[in-house]
Amino acid sequence: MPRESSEFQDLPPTSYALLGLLSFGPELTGYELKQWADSTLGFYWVAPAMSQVYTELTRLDRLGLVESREDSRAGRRPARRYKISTAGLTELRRWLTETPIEFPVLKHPAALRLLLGHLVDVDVTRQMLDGYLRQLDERRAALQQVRDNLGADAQYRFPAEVAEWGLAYYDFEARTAAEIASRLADADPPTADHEQ
Amino acid sequence: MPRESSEFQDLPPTSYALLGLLSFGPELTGYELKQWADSTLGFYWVAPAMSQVYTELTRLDRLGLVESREDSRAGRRPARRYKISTAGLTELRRWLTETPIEFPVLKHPAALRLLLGHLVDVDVTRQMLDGYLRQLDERRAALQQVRDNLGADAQYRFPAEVAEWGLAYYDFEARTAAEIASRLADADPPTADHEQ
DNA sequence: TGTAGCATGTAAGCCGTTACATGATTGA
DNA sequence: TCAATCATGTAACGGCTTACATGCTACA
Repeated sequence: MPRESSEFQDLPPTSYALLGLLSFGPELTGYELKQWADSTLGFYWVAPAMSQVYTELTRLDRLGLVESREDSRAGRRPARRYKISTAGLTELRRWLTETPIEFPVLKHPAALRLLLGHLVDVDVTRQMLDGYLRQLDERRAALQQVRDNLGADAQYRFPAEVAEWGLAYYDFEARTAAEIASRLADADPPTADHEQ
Repeated sequence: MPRESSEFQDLPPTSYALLGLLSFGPELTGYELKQWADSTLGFYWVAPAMSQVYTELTRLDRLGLVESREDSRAGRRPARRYKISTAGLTELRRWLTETPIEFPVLKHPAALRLLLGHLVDVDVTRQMLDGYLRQLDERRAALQQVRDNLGADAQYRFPAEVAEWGLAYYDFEARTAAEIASRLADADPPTADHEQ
């Protein structure tokens, strides 16, 4: 069992994701980190449950990748604040430079349901796509908000880059889903059973 | 605890995905189902582990959503073959028509790593994107293969539709990642530390 | 005064993976 | 004959979720 150049080697990607958010600077509480994660990570990674954020922070703390302190300044309610440590930064950089990149994993319910279109009336599939389009709209608006907040500040250049990638992706999805929906309308098959 | 119009209500989506594959007709062994899942589902859902395929099949069988029989015809090695049952078809249709569609979940390592570009030399990020582009190429070729095999047969209209959606998506990703990579080259920041 | 939001956790449990184990058949 | 592939599982475990539990603070 060979050890390679780090003792952390195999934290789950979500740990690196959260650690990565902390690398942007400010000390955060678990609660704040969760907000951040929802509005950023959530779009192209995963929005971890509140409880998991705390679990991760505890682990990162135990490993020395973050530092924490009790923040009980007057006029603020007491909370534990976490900050990335030097070891944490080093480990993040190691991860970024040394570990091979994985291919994205997509769980796409709309695609799965479209695949099974032969089982239901074409209207069911069309409505499903319409529902997806509405959700895309909402998400796009939320992401646009995020992107706007990032502004043109060089500090947030990369997050902005990612946000725009996401916006373009949502646009692509909307275009494609709409096209498919209209193709469904065209080639409406005969009314009889058409399963199997 | 109100029961709604089915006793199956909440199977995990992966169960429906596998059940859905079985809805295309032929009796399959667990092994064959896994092949199918890898080459189809894998692109926009998830490629379940072999062991999970068997676990799912056992569960679906217990619930009566599939039927199985020992296939020991001469000249073939013995295997258990699974076939969707009437109850299974009904439940699939119920799921498709009644349950609300979820928004896709994306785990996109390339986006996550791009987000953290401030931590490493720009070349690390550029190489990461190049690696992603190469993987996209491979995947695209494999998916193209799948799509070609589906042909123009009306029976596989929906799978073909999904496959083309996937191809278009890969093209979009390749275009976008390449653009970002070239933008990175342009705005190469000064050589000094630029973290935090 | 009460509710919404801030803040932090624990417990149980499911989903899904990796590792392990086994054996038959095909074809080079 | 030997390796690859077909074929089927079990065991252990990690990741992550939901449900549960608790309490403080701002503000309407």
